[in-house]
Amino acid sequence: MVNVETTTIRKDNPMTLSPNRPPGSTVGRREDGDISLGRIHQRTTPGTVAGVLRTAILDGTLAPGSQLREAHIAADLGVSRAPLREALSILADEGLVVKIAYKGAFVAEVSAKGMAEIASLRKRLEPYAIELALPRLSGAGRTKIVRTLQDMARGADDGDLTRTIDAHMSFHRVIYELSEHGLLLDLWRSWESQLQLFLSADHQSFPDLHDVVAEHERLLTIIDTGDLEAITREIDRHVHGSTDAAPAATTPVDGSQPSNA
Amino acid sequence: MVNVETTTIRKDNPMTLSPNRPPGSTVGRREDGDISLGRIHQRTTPGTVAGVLRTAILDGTLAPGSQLREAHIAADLGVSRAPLREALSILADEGLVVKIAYKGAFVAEVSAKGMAEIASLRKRLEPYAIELALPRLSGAGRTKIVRTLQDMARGADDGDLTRTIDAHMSFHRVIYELSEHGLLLDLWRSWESQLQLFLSADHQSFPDLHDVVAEHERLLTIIDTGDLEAITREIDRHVHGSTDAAPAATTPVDGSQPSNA
DNA sequence: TGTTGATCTATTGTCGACAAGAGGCTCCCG
DNA sequence: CGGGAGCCTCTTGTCGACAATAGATCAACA
Repeated sequence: MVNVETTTIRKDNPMTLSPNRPPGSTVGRREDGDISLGRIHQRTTPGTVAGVLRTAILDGTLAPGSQLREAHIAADLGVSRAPLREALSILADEGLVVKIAYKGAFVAEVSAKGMAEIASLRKRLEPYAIELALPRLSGAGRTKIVRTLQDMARGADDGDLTRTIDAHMSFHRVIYELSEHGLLLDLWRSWESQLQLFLSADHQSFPDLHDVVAEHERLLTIIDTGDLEAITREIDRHVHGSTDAAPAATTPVDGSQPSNA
Repeated sequence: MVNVETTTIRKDNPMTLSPNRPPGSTVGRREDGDISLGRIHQRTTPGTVAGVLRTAILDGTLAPGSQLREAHIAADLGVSRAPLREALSILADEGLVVKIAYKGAFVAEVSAKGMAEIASLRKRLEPYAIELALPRLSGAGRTKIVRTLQDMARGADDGDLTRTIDAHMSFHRVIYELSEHGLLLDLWRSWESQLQLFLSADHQSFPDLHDVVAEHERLLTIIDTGDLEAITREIDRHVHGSTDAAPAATTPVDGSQPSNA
């Protein structure tokens, strides 16, 4: 069985969880004179732990299906099981981890069925997100999107799969953000990690990363027309291609094809 | 004293709650009358606790906006804070509770905006759910739906608001279940508690509970035609009426889980 | 008198230890 | 040689205690 023992998560992990400082310590309350206008995001231990584990899962350090043993991981990270458990719950919400009562937490295995389900909902919701975002697709909003395209292109140039995928995710995320629809954005967030995991595992289906860039430039062009029907058609095509193109993923179970219209 | 209910939860002590659905795992399924050897429901303490709190929130015992103090509630229920915290997380997932780091957990306050967001997504997804469910709307599936209508009618006859709302929720849930689309059903579940809370608080907008019954009978009739366009139109009307009819309910509690990226 | 600063308390976050469930293994028995 | 009961161990679930934080209270001071 896959053992987490072999993971690279340890206390010597650079910028995470410095053991020198008591966990849960606040960011800056005392001599934090430079109160910038930016939102201060409170650093919680479970959040940090979840971040470390998320990275480990997405980069393949923690293989799909492997059990995440609380005591072991907690010891590795230098925290107790309480915050670790909460971190696992966070990841479970994101679909990266599956918790089974009295059995444990396991790294999720992306299934073709699961991806198809996500795709089927995206086909119906992403056009709506775009529609809501349309009024904000100029100015600052556009800058954000274009930047993700640039990132994507640079990643493709370097043959950097991770960067390309990150930018890919950012492209879509920005659209959901610009929709200013809280629930929609939440939904995207709940899918993003799984999509990322899936795409990473499925990289061979992208012989040329530049195709990804071209695909999204095309999508943006169509979005710019504001033609909702065309947008819906394109999203349909886009989403279909980016997920259904998948060969057998990881999970063997479930051969039933998701009913797609 | 928040005194949820001075019931004690213990394993050696069969708890006195049942009116609510079995909480907890993502595979919640409760059959009635089904003889098939359904999966055994592992009763977890957090799930049980969540059930008690859910009931208390939905029936108004715990007022929106009130803080849920862990020590007090844990003592009241006879459990320690660990399982209680997990229960709060469950409820947070359902949108009934809002957790703020270092501040605590608060009963969610349903906002008109939040309801409108749910409605906007339902308008786009529920027709899809119905479409997927269509092939299963005869036989056992139909029986289930009709049963919820009967329940609704009985509740209306008795002027029993709670029962009517429960049946109302069941009507829609059955449709999502029959769609056999896991993600869709999960989405409905994540909305159901909030909708229920909203409807309960907004009961005055239902001068005659029989209207609710009539509304759903009409919806079922249109579903039976299988005319997707008509169904979409009807859902649009139905959802719109059942949520937007709301006056400004309460103020929203702005809060999102601080999560590390 | 308004403001700043320290103190104090209620509440959440974290910890280490213990209890209980689950699964594997051995050893007995047919 | 096969089957099953009972241990044995690993892992998760739960607990009570302690640490740290946020917010309120109140005093000192310009």
